[in-house]
Amino acid sequence: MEKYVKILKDNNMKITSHRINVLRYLDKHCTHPTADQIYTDLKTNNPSLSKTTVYNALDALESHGIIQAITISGSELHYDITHEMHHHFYCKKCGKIIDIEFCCPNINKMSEYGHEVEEVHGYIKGICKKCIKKGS
Amino acid sequence: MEKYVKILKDNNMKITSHRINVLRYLDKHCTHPTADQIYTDLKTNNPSLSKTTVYNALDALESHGIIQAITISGSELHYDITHEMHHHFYCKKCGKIIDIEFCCPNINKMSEYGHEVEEVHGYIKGICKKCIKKGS
DNA sequence: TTACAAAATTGTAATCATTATAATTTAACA
DNA sequence: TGTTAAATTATAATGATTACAATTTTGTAA
Repeated sequence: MEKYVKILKDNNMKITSHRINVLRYLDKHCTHPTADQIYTDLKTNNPSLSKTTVYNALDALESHGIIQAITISGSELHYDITHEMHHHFYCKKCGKIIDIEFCCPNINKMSEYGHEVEEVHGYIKGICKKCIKKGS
Repeated sequence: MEKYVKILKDNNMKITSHRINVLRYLDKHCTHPTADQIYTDLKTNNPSLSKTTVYNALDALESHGIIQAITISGSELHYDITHEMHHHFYCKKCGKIIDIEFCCPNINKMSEYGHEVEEVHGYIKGICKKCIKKGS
């Protein structure tokens, strides 16, 4: 059984080709794409695909915790497969989102507050290495 | 000289009553309001206020680093006066944003990556204490 | 298999936050 | 006090996302 079918099955989700394609896309592309980028790319091989379907698939996958929405840009959502905790750097110049592989030890303090934690996002914003070089 | 006038002056910004009002509003309200909430509240004492002016004032204040846009909700921007680093908890049920007073020691590692860091946002999402109580 | 019910997909229209525009007014400074 | 650049205003436009209703498909049980 394909990896993605198993993930959907394990989450009691109906197996549809669109969901598999969206999931595979996010697994293969570590670019943190937007719904529109996913839609545009998948549509080339599947012209009948509707953008609403991409939104629905993303919502379904997100509500099961399989993927996460990244709100770093402030203007549109980017998506990422959920895996070990990591953070994101957002370049204000080129808009690229770069993975940052560390996590905060103080997150454990959250239990003191009494809130139920479901997601932790670390967003760092600035100018990326490449844009610094270009700019100078 | 009023506190807010001084802040604007120190940043070489033109002094306007709208900017002062927006800045005072953010200083007095620790609720992380949206542009619309600020607009609605300020409009009661100043009926000629335009929503575009609120957006402009927020943009100007943000570009000078006086305030920060919080992208935690994913659907609209919330604003906060810039002060010591702290993080934010977002309740998925009631939508409230709560200040979390700790910060991550690993942020210093960012220099290793070669990117220029301008902002650090820690967003924690889940269900807040109050909503947990209500729900049970 | 075949049929059924629930859920997914589709295309279109609507929504809502934000931005663009152009005319008017105001702040800062000579 | 007059001038100039910038801020304000109202309105229109944009763009991401959601709502909706008709159609199709999935999962399951006869």
